[in-house]
Amino acid sequence: MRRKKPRRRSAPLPANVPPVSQKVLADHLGLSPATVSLVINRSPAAASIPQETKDRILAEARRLNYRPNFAARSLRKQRTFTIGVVVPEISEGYAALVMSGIEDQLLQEGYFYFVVSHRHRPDLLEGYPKLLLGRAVEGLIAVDTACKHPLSVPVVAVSGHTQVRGVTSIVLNHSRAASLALEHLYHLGHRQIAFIKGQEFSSDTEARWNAILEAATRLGLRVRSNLIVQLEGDTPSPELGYHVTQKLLAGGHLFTALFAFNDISAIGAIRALREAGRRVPEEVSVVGFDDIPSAAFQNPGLTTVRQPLRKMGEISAETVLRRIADPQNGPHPNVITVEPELIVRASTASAPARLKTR
Amino acid sequence: MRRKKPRRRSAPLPANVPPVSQKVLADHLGLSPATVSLVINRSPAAASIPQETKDRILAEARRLNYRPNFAARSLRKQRTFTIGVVVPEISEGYAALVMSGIEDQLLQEGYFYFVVSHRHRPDLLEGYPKLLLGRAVEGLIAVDTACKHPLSVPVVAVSGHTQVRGVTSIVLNHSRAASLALEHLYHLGHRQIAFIKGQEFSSDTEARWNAILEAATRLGLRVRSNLIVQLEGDTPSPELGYHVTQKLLAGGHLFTALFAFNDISAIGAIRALREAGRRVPEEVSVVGFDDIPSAAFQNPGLTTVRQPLRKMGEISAETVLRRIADPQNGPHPNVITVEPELIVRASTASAPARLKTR
DNA sequence: TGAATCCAGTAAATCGATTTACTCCTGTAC
DNA sequence: GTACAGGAGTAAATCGATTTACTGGATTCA
Repeated sequence: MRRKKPRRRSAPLPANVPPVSQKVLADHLGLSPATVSLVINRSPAAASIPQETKDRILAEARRLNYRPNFAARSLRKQRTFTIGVVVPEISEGYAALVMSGIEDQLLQEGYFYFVVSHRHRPDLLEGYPKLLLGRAVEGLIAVDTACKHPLSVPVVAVSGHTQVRGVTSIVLNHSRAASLALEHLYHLGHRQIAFIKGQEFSSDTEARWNAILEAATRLGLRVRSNLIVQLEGDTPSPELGYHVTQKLLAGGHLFTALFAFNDISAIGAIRALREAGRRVPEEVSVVGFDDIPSAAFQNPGLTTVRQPLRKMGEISAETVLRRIADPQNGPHPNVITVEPELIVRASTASAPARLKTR
Repeated sequence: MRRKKPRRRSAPLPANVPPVSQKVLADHLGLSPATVSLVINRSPAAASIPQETKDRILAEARRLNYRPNFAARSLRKQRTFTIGVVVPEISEGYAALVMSGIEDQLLQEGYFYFVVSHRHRPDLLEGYPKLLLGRAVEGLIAVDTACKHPLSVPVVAVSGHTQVRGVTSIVLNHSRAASLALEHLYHLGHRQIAFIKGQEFSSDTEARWNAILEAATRLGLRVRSNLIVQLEGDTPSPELGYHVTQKLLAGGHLFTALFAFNDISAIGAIRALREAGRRVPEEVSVVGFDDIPSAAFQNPGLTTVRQPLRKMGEISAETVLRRIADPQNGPHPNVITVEPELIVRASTASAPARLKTR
């Protein structure tokens, strides 16, 4: 076909030109869309195109503000560069921190992500993954969310404990976390320790509790059933911890320390203790879990077991991308463990002298 | 064309069949893709298709687990049902709450959204909106982020104060917010009030400060320049408030109340006051701003001006969808104002008696 | 009886980019 | 003078769904 005469080389257009298709761009250049595509994508097949032509194409693409149509590219390449992220509730500090890590990694690799909050509603738990697959996400990250069914894309669970085939889990070393907290309290002389367990639906609850029981056994600590309460309801507010601590106090059993399921409930617990006239940490020591940003700025500063939430997010994103890049059930581990860290602040202190040994 | 013999009607396939295209589905049914498309989409053009055929199609679609290819549909219809959300930092409580409201509305309408955190980096502030447009988002919501350039899609700014053509802003009634806080303090007898201003880059800073000056004038309160400090840096932690409050205290000027830019900095301020031996609220009253979830569970509970963040998110989503549905510069307001609410807790009290009047 | 209408669908263009298998041309080698 | 290689690029199929304009037959109307 005869080469079309290129249109006159014109001055830069106003910045806000309407998007231009590859075909229009090719017409402007007097070239075919194929050539433009090869050059724009730096395809090896463009090796025989002289640099001068390449430069012409790239310059004109910039001038006309050419943006490849994402849907068309997606359709052709069968890739969307999109990940789905499922969290219980986006406005909770826990999920937000994990997502912050996820975002960093994904954007670096040219991926975007959709977020959905299921709020523990069973219909959404079922439906959202399907909706996301309907959007052709290439992988899924489930944060603190149990996924029951295997899916057709790689899935990474952050703190997901049910072992489903094909799901890689990022989990905290709960055993070490429990040891850190209990040893800390033990060495401060605490023997009567109360516990706030997590909600039934939280995927960390069971693993954490088992780890606590084991750590207690190692230390020779007795875990008294009348010093155990469990969170209920899914409001992401300290109120939950506040209520169960009131229940604990109403039980009338002596305790000098309290190990809460998370910082949020620890904060509520401290308030309940205060209102009941128990000073923290002089009379009762409190240990939280997670180390959310505001833990440091509680009064008193909260002693807590830090989970590297941001890093867990990063690892989950890296992992899902690695699994997408290599879909063979290659050498992908099933579980990746991250280490906790004890952050000692002002909510823990020596057990009151008269109670130091039982 | 002769009707193909439909394949035998087979038993339901295992749940995890690989995705099937419309063409395959049509072949199974002995129909053309066109018919399938019309029926699946409940197009009015399918009026002449008998119900029996429709049912057959729908049943077979379910059985074969047919999922329309999103990219193909997007390409053809030139719609992506996707919104971009730009926030300073996703792990901050402020943004997370707004996004929670956004998510609710968008998912209800069948939209998903991409989130990006620019962390106030100028390159990302420029680049992310373009990246999102490259993904063909149909609209943009900018949270606490100034957008300088008009874009080719509807933009809604939550707390964006620079008026750019085509950007709808959702803003708090700052005048009322300032009045609520200052009147509260005034009626408690406070006359020496210190202020923590927001960071330069925060889009609320200026509007809020002007509102404070006006409210002060209305009340006949003098705003002393040596009782004003300004946040610096963009760590989303109370530390910033802590440091500027130390600076304030070092200045040695008397004040009985402090109005912080947000709850985060108020929390840091309280810690600094405490460490300096100033009791809150007995000696110094502190008022925060935002009413983030943990404000209620500070010790003391934080008196604060509540922004309806979640609702602002909902409104922003509704607004962007409305503007997408009606792209003519129809009757779309430029600014939508929402009302603050004063939440009185335990961080404010009467001014110390000996200082009650100046 | 012929025209008009309805019914039940279908063919084919289209959205915009990607990619493989060509084509045409110009030198060079033999 | 012909074969061959490489250079510079192109035609056309393809990804999967949507949509408009049509088709062939049956029925109804005048």
